[in-house]
Amino acid sequence: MTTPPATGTLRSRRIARSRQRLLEVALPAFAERGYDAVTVDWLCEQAEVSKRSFFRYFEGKEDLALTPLNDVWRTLIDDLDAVLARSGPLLEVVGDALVEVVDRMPAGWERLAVLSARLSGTNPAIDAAGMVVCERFTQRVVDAIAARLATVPGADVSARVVCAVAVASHRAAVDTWQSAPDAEVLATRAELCALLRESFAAAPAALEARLP
Amino acid sequence: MTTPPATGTLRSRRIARSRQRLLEVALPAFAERGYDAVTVDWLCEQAEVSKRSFFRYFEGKEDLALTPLNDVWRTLIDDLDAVLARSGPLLEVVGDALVEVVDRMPAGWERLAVLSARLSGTNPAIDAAGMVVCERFTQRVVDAIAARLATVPGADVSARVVCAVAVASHRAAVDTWQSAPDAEVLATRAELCALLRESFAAAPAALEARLP
DNA sequence: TGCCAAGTGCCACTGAGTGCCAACTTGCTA
DNA sequence: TAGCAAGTTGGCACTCAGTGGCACTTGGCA
Repeated sequence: MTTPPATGTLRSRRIARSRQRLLEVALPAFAERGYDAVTVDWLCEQAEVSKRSFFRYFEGKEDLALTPLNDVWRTLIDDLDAVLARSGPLLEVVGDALVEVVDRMPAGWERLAVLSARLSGTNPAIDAAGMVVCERFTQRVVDAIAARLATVPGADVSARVVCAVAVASHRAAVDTWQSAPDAEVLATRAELCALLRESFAAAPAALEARLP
Repeated sequence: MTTPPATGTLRSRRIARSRQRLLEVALPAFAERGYDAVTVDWLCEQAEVSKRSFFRYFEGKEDLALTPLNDVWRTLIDDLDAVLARSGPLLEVVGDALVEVVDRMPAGWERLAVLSARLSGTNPAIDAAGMVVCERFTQRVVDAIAARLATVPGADVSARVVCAVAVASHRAAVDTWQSAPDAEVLATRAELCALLRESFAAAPAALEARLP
């Protein structure tokens, strides 16, 4: 989670606060001093969390760095059953769902998301970790589609292609969003949603691109 | 390189042989005993290469594991100027080029490529490393297209979408290829090329997929 | 033959990530 | 309200990938 929800038990709120503290320390530090120069040990010291707990809260250092963006895909995965119950073009359904998820992200999400996106563009290893989560999303969609459209031949390949385009459109949108001047303080989620709609709408025609 | 070419200086052939020895030891070992259970130190001992040299020959352990598959994309990157000089639908051009590159892989490539593909499907971290190389390919294509079609608005998004579909089609083809029974001894590159042609041809229609 | 730069081996080091276990919370029960 | 059982945490030592530094070797060349 990007901002701790004020719900759940005392314990789970404590965990959420620790996670949040780590994020607030880490992402600006990565931006200022570079990803590699900031060690997990130092982060734990700053956020007053033991290293052992760090690895209970996050899958790893890259996961921490990408938490704001990954949370979008993880939320989408959680909502998948409801999303795939809709009807219409699959790409459009996924695009709409993605916009809705971004819209529902907690307040203050933008600031860290921009830092996260910049980091991802800079460091291939982080980028790769982000793709792992997208791949997990794809896998879920493929499984769900294969189960629901078992009779349609090639349904799983369709799902795979649609997800690839969805992920690419998302990346393009985030990339444009994050590269605006002063995005770290000015970027709004409404802008991102507009960019997402735009790149999803443009995708089908984009596939037809020709070399002269 | 998957098989050492018998060209170049004495020294470069020695390097190629060391790389090849590492691959021949590593991929079967990964398949038999699991990726994590096989350490770089052990591999170096077996292949009689110092650890320092290991990291001179490969970008890392994951790179080693994916060398056969990554070599395809790396070759494609090297050929990019010639490939993008062709005309026609971009997706088709990339698909054809991919098939040609696979066709040109050195003898014996199939055996290790199958092991590599299986590993990639099993271990998300390896999968991610593979996507880094594909992403590098995408970036090159985007740059080249942006330079050549500077006047066309949205040309870079087009390139990105096409590359995403190309990568997804490639993955789908390799996945099917590798999952055939006894693929590690029976799979041929002709089969893979046929599967590649098939999934590239099916991609445009796949994007139109609808939920009922 | 002898020089030189590229390539190599060795060793110590850093930093991510994990296994283990004792100490502590927390929520529940008597 | 005391106490208990289950789950959580922190500290520590450990493994392993990957790197920096430096002396040494070796192929290529004059």
